[in-house]
Amino acid sequence: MIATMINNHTLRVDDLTQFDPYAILHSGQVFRYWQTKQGWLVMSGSHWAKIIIDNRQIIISCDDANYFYHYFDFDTDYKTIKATLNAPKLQNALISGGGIRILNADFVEVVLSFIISANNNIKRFTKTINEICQRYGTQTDCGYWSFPNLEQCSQIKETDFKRFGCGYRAPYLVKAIQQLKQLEFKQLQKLSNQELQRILLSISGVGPKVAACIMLFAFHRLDTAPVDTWIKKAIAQLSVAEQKVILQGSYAGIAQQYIFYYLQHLHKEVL
DNA sequence: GGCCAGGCGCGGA
DNA sequence: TCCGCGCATGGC
Repeated sequence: MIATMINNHTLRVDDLTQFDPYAILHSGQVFRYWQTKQGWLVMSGSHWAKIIIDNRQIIISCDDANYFYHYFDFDTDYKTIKATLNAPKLQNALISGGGIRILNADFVEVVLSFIISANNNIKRFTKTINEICQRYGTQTDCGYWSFPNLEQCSQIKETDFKRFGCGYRAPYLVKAIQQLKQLEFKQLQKLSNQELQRILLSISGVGPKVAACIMLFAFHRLDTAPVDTWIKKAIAQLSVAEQKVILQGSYAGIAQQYIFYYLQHLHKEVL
């Protein structure tokens, strides 16, 4: 048991070794979170959760406990998965990233956020995303704004995206929003990796790397590993067998995520 | 001040 | 199919 649903608005984390809020939030899968006096506040789509860290206990107070039980992937035992990632040079990364979990994030938010992320830096595009939410989303009862839904997104013009710093990605975003309206998340969930990737690559502004992020963070395809400039540098140091674990293993996405957090956040040059 | 960022679209070979 | 180039813009 990793977490228990106490009621419709409350979750209790039972196994603290499998839930590290700091590492999860700083592992590049979510860009709308804030530190609070008690812990963290996280937004996903139109939903909000307060992670309250108190006396070696973690309580999640939120607008929808079912949503966040799924969001934090509490049915998956990452301890068992971690044991299958055999790569000696990755041990430090695995230990550091121990409490990272792969989220089940909001589809539209993931697609548009990662289009904006392309050839951009995290600090900059996080600011862009949050400004777009404040301008076009809806204020929720926790005080923070929802990610704009597709109808709200349709109101955003190319010049608006540019105004918020999206640069040359602005036209891609406008087109992607129209394409998203033609897609049904629940139908896409049924597709094989290959079919899903083909559809995602047809979205404007989505290439192989962004498609992999969408597959991992919105569709929970744990065997899909986004390869960015950080991961490219890291895998160059690994043996062929270790590269296979990262790029092709059943849990390639998880391995990659541990490495990304280790390199990007802990500022390590080497594994 | 130059390099880089969770890359992608496009045109030419 | 593959390769190289241009691209907005701020963080560092």
